Amino acid sequence: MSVTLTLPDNSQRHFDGPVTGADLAADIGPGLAKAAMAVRVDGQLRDLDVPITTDAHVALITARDEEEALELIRHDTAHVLAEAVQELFPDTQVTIGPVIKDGFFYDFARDKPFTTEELEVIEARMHEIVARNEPIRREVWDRDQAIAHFRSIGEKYKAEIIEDLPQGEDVSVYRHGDNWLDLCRGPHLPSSGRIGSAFKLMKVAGAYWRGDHRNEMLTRIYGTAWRDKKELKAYLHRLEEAEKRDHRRLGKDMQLFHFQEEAAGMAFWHPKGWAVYRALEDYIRRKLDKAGYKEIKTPQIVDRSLWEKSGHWDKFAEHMYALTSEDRDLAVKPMNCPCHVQVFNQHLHSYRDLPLRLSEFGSCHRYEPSGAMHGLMRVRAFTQDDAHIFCTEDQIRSESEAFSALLFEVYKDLGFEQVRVKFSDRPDVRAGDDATWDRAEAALKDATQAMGLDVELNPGEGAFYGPKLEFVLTDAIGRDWQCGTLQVDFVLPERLDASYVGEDGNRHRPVMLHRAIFGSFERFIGILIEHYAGRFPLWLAPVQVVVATITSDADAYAQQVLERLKAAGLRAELDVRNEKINYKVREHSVAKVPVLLVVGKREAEEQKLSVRRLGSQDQTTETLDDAIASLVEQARMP
RNA sequence: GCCCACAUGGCUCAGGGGUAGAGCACUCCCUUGGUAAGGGAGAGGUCGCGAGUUCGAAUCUCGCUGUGGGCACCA
Repeated sequence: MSVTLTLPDNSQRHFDGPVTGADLAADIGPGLAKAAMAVRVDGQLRDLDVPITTDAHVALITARDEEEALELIRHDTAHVLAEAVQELFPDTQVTIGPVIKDGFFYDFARDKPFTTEELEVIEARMHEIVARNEPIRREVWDRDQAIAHFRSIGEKYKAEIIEDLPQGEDVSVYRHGDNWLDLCRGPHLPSSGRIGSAFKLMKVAGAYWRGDHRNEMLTRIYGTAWRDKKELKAYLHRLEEAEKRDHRRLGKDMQLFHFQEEAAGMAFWHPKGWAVYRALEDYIRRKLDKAGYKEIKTPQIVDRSLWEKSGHWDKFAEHMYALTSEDRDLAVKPMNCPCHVQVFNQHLHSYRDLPLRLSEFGSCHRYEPSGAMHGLMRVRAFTQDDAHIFCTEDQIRSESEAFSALLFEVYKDLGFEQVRVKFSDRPDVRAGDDATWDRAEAALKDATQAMGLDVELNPGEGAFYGPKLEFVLTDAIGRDWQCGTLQVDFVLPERLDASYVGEDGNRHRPVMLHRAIFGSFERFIGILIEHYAGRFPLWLAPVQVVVATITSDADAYAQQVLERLKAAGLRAELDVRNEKINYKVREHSVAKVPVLLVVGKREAEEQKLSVRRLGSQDQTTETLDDAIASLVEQARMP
């Protein structure tokens, strides 16, 4: 029986019998034999030592195949980590160890979690195992035999994993050297030496077995692994850079906001941070006004009965701030929708009123679990750029389109060009009949298609009350943030008895569209800080202009310039300190002030300004009037 | 909420059983300097909170709170 293998360049090689990826590589050349990591056979990645028995399209994987190579290296490094751990701590059970973005992790079951010192010891042992260059071989075992084996050596988690596999299915295990083995689907590198030394254990963490908080907690070790030291170094450098733009760091440095333990999870906004907040609020308010929204404001505290009617108390009571006053049970609002329905219900609406778009910068409080909080990104007090569109079913499509258009415009204005849209359709547990779901999903889908949006399907992830679109933006360093949302809801209008009079003179239920563009101001500002690394565009910058003097002879003129800037509506500050101009330039540059106006004797005499922009070495000299006029123009919100 | 780590002047951090140290920032003095740190002096902390061990605790132990990294959660 001969085997013909077709290579990526369409050349063919003939063999008399079954051949392994390793044979093939050796046949092509010694360089490739050394470099080959795995082989792709008809699209499937396989071990190098697995015989190929039929004609196939094959490709040998080497370090040049970035994606596959990293996958293989990280996967094998995870196994070597497990091997090292079990050599050093034989009482430890292994569980799972998948590849993740930038690295891998492995979860272990052990009485005591690993310490940082142990991590170092483990890493050292991993390097030894790599140096041993143990062969890694695949073995195929009978399922029940595998269960019995892992049970007998006290690996109950592995046994449990195999038990979940279908009856009669063989399982593969990989043997490192002579003794150590681990259950795994593979494929793997031919030997442990092929991993190289560009890996590093990063941190220990707890993680629930099978991701379920009712299960026991395992110890997870996170690691990173790369093709070479240079890549590893670049990755570690990337982490440092990301840390520099951390909004908590910059929020402190730039005096934007702070947190303190008397109000955990609730931001104290400082003048500079609040200036950013206000600029953003002014901006979005104008956009919403233009898009036909009507802004309202509803109470912070509402009787519990409303939350019971809306269904929120049932589901989220634990996460609501409840209080009692004069024998009434109240709750601080965790969301605005029920209140918006109350506003809607104050009038008997005609179909002619629809769509009615009610917006609110709604201040909400939710008791988030202590471990969930994270700077501005996850807080207990936040303000949503919330709105609810009351409309007919027929209007879902056009309203969705209009909303998406608005959202893209806003994201673009804020410097986010790359936005993904996820479409979440009906979940298993849901309210409403299938015909209504059909119509709602179709309307949403139509709207996205009409706009030519690329939509990722998120099957079964819709809210129980209706399908939704989620808008995910990508920031300057490639991280994804889900911010915008558009949710179709035909349940809440029912529960809170919203209705309108239709053309036919009868009462009908409106559909409610829940929608937000930022999500929450707090979180969105956090994202903006990190996206811009604190260097806000002029219209958002907390301090837009600093007037800095070279000599005290220019103080009076500088004061006059400041007044002019403020009168023109710019956020400006004055620096007349007894310091050298070098010092002032440095300080305001570090503080990320976009425009520095330097004034010395010359400028004062000629009524001019020396304009220096952040990030630029040179400066221009302009007349006072010109400079202010052009700054006002540049600082205009989009 | 769960696991691990951390908590020292405004900020960044060092120290560590015998009652605290640096740099930057701050105040004052000298310097009036033309585009990324001029010089000098000074002030500033009951070492997160509470208990325990000890002759003595900021330091060791326990509890609490908060923060960080994960997990779980996220209307």
